[in-house]
Amino acid sequence: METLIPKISTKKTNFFRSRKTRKFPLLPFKAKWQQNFDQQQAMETLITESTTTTQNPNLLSLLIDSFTKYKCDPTPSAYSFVIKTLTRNSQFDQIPLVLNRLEKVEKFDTPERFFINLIKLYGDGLNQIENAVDLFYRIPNFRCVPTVYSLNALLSVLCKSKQGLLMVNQVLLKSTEVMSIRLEESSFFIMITALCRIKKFGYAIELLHMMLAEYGYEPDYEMYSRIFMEVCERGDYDEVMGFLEEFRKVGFVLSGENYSDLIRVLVKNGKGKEGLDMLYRMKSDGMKPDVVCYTRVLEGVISSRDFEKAEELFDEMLVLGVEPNVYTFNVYINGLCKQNKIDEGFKMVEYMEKLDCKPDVVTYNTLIGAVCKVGEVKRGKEVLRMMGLKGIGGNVHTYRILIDGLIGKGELLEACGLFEEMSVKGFLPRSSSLDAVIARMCEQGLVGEALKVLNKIVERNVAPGEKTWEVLLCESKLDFNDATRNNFERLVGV
DNA sequence: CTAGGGTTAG
Repeated sequence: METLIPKISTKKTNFFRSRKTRKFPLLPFKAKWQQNFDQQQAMETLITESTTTTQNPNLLSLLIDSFTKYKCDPTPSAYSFVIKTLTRNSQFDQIPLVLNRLEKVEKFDTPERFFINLIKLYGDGLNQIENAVDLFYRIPNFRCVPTVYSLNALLSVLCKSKQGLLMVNQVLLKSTEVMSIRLEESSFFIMITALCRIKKFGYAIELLHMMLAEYGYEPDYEMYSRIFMEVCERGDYDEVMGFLEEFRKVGFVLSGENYSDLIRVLVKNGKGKEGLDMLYRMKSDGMKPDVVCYTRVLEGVISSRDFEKAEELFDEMLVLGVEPNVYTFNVYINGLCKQNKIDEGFKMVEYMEKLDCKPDVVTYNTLIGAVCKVGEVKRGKEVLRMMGLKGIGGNVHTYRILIDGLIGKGELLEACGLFEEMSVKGFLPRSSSLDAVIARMCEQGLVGEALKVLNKIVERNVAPGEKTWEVLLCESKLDFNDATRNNFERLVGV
């Protein structure tokens, strides 16, 4: 009988012998196969046991028992299964025990994926950042060489909370110096995104520079764009323009979305002309601005009172086939009203209807505001009535615009009527409008009327402003009834 | 390939 240990190195011929003449089976192979088979059996036992036994079984014991029964070693996937099941059963307190055994007893190399999943679980699911960091440091004890993938998983977790961000520095230091993990572009992307989210653009930009200077990584468009979007989101003009310069200096072309964000910032900062320039630039970069871009720029030129440009833009849209929508029309009508071309504004409404672009409450509020401004409050009220017929209700602004118009004309009783109407519809009047009316009414000796209105409004839990109290307290001959007094006192908290 | 975003008034 030949020995069971083949002398592979010296007797190569053993391997090339035909099946029939081979004196012994390829034992190492067979053993491996046998072990796989046993492990598979053990795994199946583990799975069935864990689902059929009582609630919250001791999974670690089950794992050990199953594999002992088949006289084989547990596998990484058995451990993954246990962790997954513990997670599903919320038996988080058992995880450390499982980890301890994996670390101290098992001999196999644990796959990195195992730790990445656990880090995510600790960080995102359990909010146990400390545990995520500890596990990351412990990875080498599990016969696993941590790479940038684990580091990135940890960084993502850390970057999600303030507490975590404070630990980033220490983690970076240790992982590069002690664990010799080299940061990759993806690591920078994670950190830059996180810094943008907490509005630390200065640090984000610093990291961008560091990537290139210290690691030789060229930041890509995505990184610049990300920072740019966030900087635009905050809307600080100087900050945006500063970063825009850098964005362009490295040679990237802005996307349509970048332009749209940029134009928004310019317009919101009163730079209508610059917004218009950006629109030109966008076109010369080969992009077709969409209706939102046009509407933003239109708003910009109108608020800088460049009405000629507004006309041009509007025409250009039509020529280029960019269909104006209700936002565009509202902005445009607002421009007409600013020029006191109120009738043209009303004409636009008809035009909109013809184009099947339904005017909305904003459209009508703009026009009502315009007619009120020139003293035609009656016409404004008529518009409100007409809106109702078209099924468009006024909102709290509609009423405020009309009421302010009426107050301006001294038509106080009528203003009171609108107060009532709006509170019936569930809109709360601003206390300052209310104050103005009450004060003026008292001045004109309409104290009784004022109280009547006030009582109705106060019933709806609207507290009048200071001025009302001032005026009413000055009126010595005031004659509160009990209900009114109670309401007042409740609202003032006397 | 495309959704969303963008409007009045104080």
